[in-house]
Amino acid sequence: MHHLAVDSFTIGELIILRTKPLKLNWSLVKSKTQNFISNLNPMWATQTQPSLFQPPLRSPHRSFSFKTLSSLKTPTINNYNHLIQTLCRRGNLKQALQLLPHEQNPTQRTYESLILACSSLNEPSLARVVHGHLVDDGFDQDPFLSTKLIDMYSHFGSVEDARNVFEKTSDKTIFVWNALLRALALADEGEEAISLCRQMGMLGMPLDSFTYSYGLKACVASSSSHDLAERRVRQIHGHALRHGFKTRVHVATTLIDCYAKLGSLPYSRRVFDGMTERNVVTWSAMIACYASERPFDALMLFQEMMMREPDTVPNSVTMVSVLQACAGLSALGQGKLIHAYILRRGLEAVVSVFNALIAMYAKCGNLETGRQVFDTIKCQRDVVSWNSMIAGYGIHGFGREALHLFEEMIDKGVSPSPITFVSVLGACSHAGLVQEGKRIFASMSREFGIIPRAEHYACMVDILGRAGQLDEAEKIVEDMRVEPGPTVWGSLLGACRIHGEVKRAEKACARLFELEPLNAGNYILLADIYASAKMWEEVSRIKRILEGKGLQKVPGCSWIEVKKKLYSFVSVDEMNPRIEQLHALIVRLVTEMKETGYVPNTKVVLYDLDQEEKERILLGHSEKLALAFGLINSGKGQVIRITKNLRLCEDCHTVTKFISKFANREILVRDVNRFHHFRDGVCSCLDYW
DNA sequence: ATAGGGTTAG
Repeated sequence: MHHLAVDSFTIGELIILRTKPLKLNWSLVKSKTQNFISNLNPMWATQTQPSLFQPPLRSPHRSFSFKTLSSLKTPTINNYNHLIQTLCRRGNLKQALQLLPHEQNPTQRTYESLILACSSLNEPSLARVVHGHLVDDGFDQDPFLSTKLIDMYSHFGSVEDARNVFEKTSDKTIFVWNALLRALALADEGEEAISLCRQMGMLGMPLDSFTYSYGLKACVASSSSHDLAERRVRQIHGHALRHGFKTRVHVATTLIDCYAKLGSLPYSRRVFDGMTERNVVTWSAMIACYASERPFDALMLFQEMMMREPDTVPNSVTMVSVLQACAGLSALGQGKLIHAYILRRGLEAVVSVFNALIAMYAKCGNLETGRQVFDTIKCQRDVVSWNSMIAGYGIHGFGREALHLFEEMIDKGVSPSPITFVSVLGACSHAGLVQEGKRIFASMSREFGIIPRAEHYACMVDILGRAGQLDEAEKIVEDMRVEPGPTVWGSLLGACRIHGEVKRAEKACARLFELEPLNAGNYILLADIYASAKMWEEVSRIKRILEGKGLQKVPGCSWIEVKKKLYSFVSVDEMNPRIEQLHALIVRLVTEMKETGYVPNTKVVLYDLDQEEKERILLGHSEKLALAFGLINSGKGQVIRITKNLRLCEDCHTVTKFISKFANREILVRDVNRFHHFRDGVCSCLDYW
């Protein structure tokens, strides 16, 4: 039984593998996973908790009309304020403004209503009129109203006006300072935000936790370099420590998020561990930090919260991150448990939860369920809902369906976002729809007013490159109106790999190595291209460069969920307790294949070894191990679902096609880019991926 | 009177 435990834990290790070489502490692995497995039960789904979505109790507004006002003999200022408030709430700002001159003495309250109304009704021009009246009435020195004005201008995106209000207010309360700081942080004016903090310190202003939170956000959002941002965050962090704000829940939660955004997850965790008081937001922040990079840890942490903190009730935001983690792991069983829990908690009415569910099912290989969720949505769909579903069709290779859904979305009057086009173009690329891709790309700016960004060009390069139109792909790169980033060159390099274009690959790599000197993947891809061309000296040259930089090829890892448990396999997994059984099965199947004319595709092995050695390495590929495990441990009619951390290797692709026919099994493999549906000897990608 | 965490793509 503990063998099972070991396997499920290696999933957790897998995520670490992306940055660190594989090193397992077996006793730790055992103890941790026992725990994890014993907790893997549908308990979450049976815990009923009160719905968060009971409508808030609010007393109905008593409205006040002109009629009521004129019926009064001597209307007081409060009566006027009441009327103005009613008009503002109804969105009748102009009428409310007309009342102003008739009023002898507007109060702070009058202006507060008007300012808030301008913000929520998005009326920047009326906002200036209100501001003018406010100054005329002598409220320009009112710090309370200055705070509101700064918030309002910040909402309209005009930092300039916010700054002016700040300058003109002589009685600068902490609210006024914080308001400007927040405005600057939102507008990505980090430099100025920092100097504002410094100014506050020099004036001897006592900073509060709002100041720290806004200040930290400003550092991350906008510092010109990563190092600078990190230095600043540490500076503010230190300041907070010295002033006893270390454990204040808002400040610490912001710190967790900031360190994660700077790529220092261990620091985030250290802050989290050091907190004396944590709430849902704190836990959600930490889970969210883990969700994309280390989904297994995200699930473990969620588990811990559910077990150890009965008073901390997860909300929709928590669930979105947990679903994201399930999606990252392809953990369909876990995802279903979470779905059940969401239904019990009544959280399914939140659009972001719905969207995350769609994405989770699609990424776990259950596209139909994703579509069902999409069709039976309990709230208004937003653009993300459409994007998620379109992207879902894309990764499964259903390009036509993706295009169809895109058209439906347009027909329904939903305006597409830049991400919509990444999804649609991505779908075209996976399905080889070159003409359609070109058409969509052209329509982007012409019909929808969305200027293509680097990632859109990358999609186009991908579409053309895969289809073998490399000249045209290269032309796109040359004609780009934005700086071609690593994604664009990476797409070109990927296309060169498919079509064995050594010269062009070298050209793309020249730029890529400059832009991403530490991305091992680019070097590996080039070595791969050299190996295909049998340029072994070049292959070893690239390998020497990698070694010199201390970089390593990310080890291949595949995993499979059987009866709600995850089992993972690394390539040439000699420590795996059942390696002999799996190996025997693979050898048997491959021998069978050889009789039908199969020749092992040894060119995917990057080592210059003899044929026999190469074949041995091929047999040990992690996806083959996972497949063998799936064949042994699942029922005849069940679909085998495998996930891989890298791109599916060509030899494994061939072998899996054969097995799907030979063993008469439906096999679903998700690699980094897309899904492959194997059935009856054919793959849904039609060998084009 | 002001907070802190989340969804889609690559």
